[in-house]
Amino acid sequence: MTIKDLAAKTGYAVGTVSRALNNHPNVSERARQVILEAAAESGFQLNINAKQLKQHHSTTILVVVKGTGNELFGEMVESIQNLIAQTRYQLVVDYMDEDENEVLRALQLCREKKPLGILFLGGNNRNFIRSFGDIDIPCVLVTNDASMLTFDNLSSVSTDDREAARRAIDTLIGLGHGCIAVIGGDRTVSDISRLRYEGCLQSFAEHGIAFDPQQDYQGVRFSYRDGYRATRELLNNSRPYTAIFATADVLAIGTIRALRDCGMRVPEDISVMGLDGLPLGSFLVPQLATVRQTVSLLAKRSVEILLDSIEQGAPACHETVPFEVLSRESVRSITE
Amino acid sequence: MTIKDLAAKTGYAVGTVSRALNNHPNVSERARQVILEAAAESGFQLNINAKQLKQHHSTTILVVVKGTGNELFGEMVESIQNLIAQTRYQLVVDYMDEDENEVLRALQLCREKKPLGILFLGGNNRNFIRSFGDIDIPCVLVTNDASMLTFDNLSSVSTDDREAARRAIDTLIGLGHGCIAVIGGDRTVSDISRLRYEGCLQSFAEHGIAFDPQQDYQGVRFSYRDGYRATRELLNNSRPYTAIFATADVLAIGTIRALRDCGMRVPEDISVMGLDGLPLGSFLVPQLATVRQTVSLLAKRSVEILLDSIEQGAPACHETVPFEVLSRESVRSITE
DNA sequence: TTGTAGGCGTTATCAT
DNA sequence: ATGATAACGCCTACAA
Repeated sequence: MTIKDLAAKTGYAVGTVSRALNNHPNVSERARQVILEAAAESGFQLNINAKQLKQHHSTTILVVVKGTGNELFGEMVESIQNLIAQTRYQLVVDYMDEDENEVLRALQLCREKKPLGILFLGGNNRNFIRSFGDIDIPCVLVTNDASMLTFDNLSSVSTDDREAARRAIDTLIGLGHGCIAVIGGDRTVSDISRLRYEGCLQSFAEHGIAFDPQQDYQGVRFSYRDGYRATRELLNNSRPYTAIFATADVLAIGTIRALRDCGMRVPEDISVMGLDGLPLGSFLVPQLATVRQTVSLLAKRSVEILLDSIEQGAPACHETVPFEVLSRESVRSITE
Repeated sequence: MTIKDLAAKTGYAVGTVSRALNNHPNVSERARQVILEAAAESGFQLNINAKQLKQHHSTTILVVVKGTGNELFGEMVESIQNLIAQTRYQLVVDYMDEDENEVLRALQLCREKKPLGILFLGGNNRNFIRSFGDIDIPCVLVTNDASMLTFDNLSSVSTDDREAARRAIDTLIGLGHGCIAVIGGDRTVSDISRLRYEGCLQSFAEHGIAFDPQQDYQGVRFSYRDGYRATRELLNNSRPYTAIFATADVLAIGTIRALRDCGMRVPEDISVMGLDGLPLGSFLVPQLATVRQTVSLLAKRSVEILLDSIEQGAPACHETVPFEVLSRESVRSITE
């Protein structure tokens, strides 16, 4: 069933059928009616390959997800899917390992699928600096700030990671904790991890609290297992930590389990705070204290900004989305 | 950059270029060399729309994911992505709500994307019975058994859900539990939920243990929140449950939290067992007892079966993948 | 082994 | 407002 068939069926010419189907002007109301009805009746579906071949572009929006263990991204993809489903675009989601170069991969996919725009979930600036110049369609980097990268087709929507981490440490210090360990990502590789790390340092400095990155920081991958391992490491150096800040909820979950395996109770013996605000956190025992990122807003603004760029040619912009410190059961005050 | 350009550049004709690019016979070694090199050098990328338009099909494999809250599917998609990445196919993942009709959606996507095959993650037989007849490409239903559906292009790879549930209850009974509540999905809507439910009944019957579906079964959606709510419900009817079997790990997590909120300890006051075997489970406190489905195998066999059908025209088949009961901290023996 | 040419289904540019 | 027709980039008979 092609538009040719539809043309034959309705008695109109293919040109008219095409115009009617695409809501173009210069089609009589009557023709439109007849054609649309015939199309509906015969279950006609436009051949997207032919269309795209002719138009030199797709209606695809690409989502590139980096780091598959990250639960947060799962939530985000879901939100994005829902948002895009209400538009005329198609979503293609591509997952890749944390080690891969997301920009190179995107470049490859650009040639293959000619998407209208790209949403990057995770990524690190170094890769962007090196290769993003070759990408010439609107993109949004989600969860990372790209304002210092001055590509005019790269927007970003993120949580203020430095500030979020700073507030987490502030909170712990406010509860009386003076010996705090931090588990995060590899700060030499991931910008997010670097920012969160810096936020921690800033808070420690402001409060005059000692923090020795060498001993008190563990840089790992975001996974339950790595949170677990890192915590066991920390416990080995027998410093009298009263709190651990894990810069991702998945890490924090591994942390709590590791503490338990070492005979320590949370929060009685040691407090644990995460960051992300996964829905799961509020169902854990103890409920996980965390800094919640507003996933829905992150997703919503990202999609809006991307569509604005695609449809209106809106210039790149960089937004920050609010976060919220949730002091839940896994932390306690140790001021007497 | 088209094959025409490549032809001009190398001095060969488009036909030869096309053949060389597609590894067809009847191309001299020299021509192949020259053309492939020129292609690599100029970063040539074949226009997939033109190719597919001509060939009347894509190289796309579609994954239809039903029920976004299901963590298990997240793991599975990741596995599948890795498997497919090593082939010449492209993966397109489509997520949808639990309420939608996955078969109708797939039908729509078939017309749009003309995939070579479909992997369904989740789904219910009723939808298949009603509409699957219109789908004429190889499909694999993953996690559901479709052997009683006799479509010759529909295979399935699943865990034996009835047996898995039966074994879970067997285990609890073996530990001395005689008053057990079950939280599962809506068994009138989901086949998996029905099978698991039946497995429970079977075990109860075999052991001569009373089970009143009216009181002792809660049919809900698979989510933390629903597990939580269902448990509060169960606790209202003040039956002296010593164990709760949640037929999905996410439910079990909600259950444990609800019990805690009602002042009950797990497993001291009540045992909890899940089903799925999410990696998360072993990091919880207490570690979640569960029946582990072998996700990697489920994914691997599904992909293999699908590719066999696509490439060799292998007939539909129905496989079952092993599971494993993991008695972990959230259950305890109450025989004295 | 290589070249030539027709056509896949659509859109867009012309006439009419 | 409508109809005819030329592309879009590729594959594939078929001819050479």
